[in-house]
Amino acid sequence: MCAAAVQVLQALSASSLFAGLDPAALGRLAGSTELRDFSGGAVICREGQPRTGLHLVTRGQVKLLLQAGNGHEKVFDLIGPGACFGEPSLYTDQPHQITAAAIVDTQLLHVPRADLLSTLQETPELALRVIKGLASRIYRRTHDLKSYMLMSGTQRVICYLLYEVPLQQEGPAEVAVTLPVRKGLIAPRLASRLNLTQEHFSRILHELAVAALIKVEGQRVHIRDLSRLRAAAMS
Amino acid sequence: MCAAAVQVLQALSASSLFAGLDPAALGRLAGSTELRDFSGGAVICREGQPRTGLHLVTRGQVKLLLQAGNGHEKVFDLIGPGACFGEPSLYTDQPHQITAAAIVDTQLLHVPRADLLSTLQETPELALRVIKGLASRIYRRTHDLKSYMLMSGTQRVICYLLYEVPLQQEGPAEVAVTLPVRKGLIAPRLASRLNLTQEHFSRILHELAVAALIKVEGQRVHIRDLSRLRAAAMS
DNA sequence: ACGAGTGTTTGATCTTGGTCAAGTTGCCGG
DNA sequence: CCGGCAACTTGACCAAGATCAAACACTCGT
Repeated sequence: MCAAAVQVLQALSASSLFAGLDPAALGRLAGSTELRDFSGGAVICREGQPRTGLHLVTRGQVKLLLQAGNGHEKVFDLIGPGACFGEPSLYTDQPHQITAAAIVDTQLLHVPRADLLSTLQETPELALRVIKGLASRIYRRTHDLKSYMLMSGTQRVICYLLYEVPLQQEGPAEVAVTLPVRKGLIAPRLASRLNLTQEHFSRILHELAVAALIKVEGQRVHIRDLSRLRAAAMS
Repeated sequence: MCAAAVQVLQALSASSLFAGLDPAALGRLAGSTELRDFSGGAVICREGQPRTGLHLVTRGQVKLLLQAGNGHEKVFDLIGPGACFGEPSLYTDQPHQITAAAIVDTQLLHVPRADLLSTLQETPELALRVIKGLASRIYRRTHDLKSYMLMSGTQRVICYLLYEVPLQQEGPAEVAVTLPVRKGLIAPRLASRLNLTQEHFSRILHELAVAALIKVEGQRVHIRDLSRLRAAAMS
């Protein structure tokens, strides 16, 4: 077995979708799976193109984006190592619904559709995992839908900050939250994920700081009053 | 076999999810499935409640809604006969994410979760259908996400109307579209589904009528210029 | 036919958030 | 130390859509 095949098999076994699956089935899949590399910024697949197979990220980060007729586009999800994307179009007869692009240098596994579907029929365990994966994807989408349909920008930012805080924390205690990007890169990524412009995002942080709910300090955000912040998330 | 059991079996066979399935499996499912009736306005399940099983609409119409902390709520899907809802929470370990309410007098089938899951493992054909169902659900949600994130209200209304038109229709031919709700109930439901207020929805229809793209006539909407309407959907 | 009640339209006004443009800060290489 | 670039902030303005309120239209029961 050549080095690439070993690498593919290892990568498949490391993913939550395929880990621990029947070795025979896994071996068959690995045979037709190929590794693909994309440099930062490269487009992996585009809306409307026919689907060819499953994409699984092994290294790097991928952004999923939706495009409007007038050229506008929005990032609506970020995919990291171990996760896959674009599966829905594998199981329906429709073409890709989304455009995917590598943010940084990225390595993917590509499992051809036909092989995946046949393995699916022979391996009930895999079918169950696919079902779970799709179901939790729907959870995510529905949650996003909720935040866009009935939360204000300020509420989305607060929810994002609260998401970083241990749930059992209580009272007006101070908590420090470190944003997952360097200060110099916060706005573009985060704002887009929260469906806000950088300017609006900046204003929201300022408002919250003025209301003494948080304090911004470089790439750290200190939550100054957890309970009041929680209260502000509703309203 | 009593009348109710026959009715259940017929209803299961009439749904796209279970139609034509192995009769033995279907019979077993039918044994634990029960019919449930809800009068118009009744709440069927509520966000946060534990999930008990699959709901399949046999008669009537159900709205799915998301609720905010402040009491605001939005309809984000309408479910008619033959379709089911709330499955995602069956396959993950999370409670219901959504609230469902009957719009009119409605009859549902309720298939207990445990029976469904065991049938799923024994019946690969059913697993495949579930996968397809979930995948097309993700398509829907992603499409909704897209329309809220980067389309204007007018564009959403146009897309909705176009969705009702056979795809192969071409040119500036006139087409009549019947809105899918009983007379006198159009605005509240549809507007909410499109994330618009009734007032705004009404204004948009008026605008489109003034532009001679459509003509409104009671619960019917006549599309007067299909190609120009398609063009207006982008911009 | 009449009136009550609900659904729909219209108008005036307000809030949210986007856009554009002009600063400011901070970081880095010479 | 200093210029320059990129990220960030701030302000003025604008557009989309929400809200409130009032007028209008359609059913339906009696």
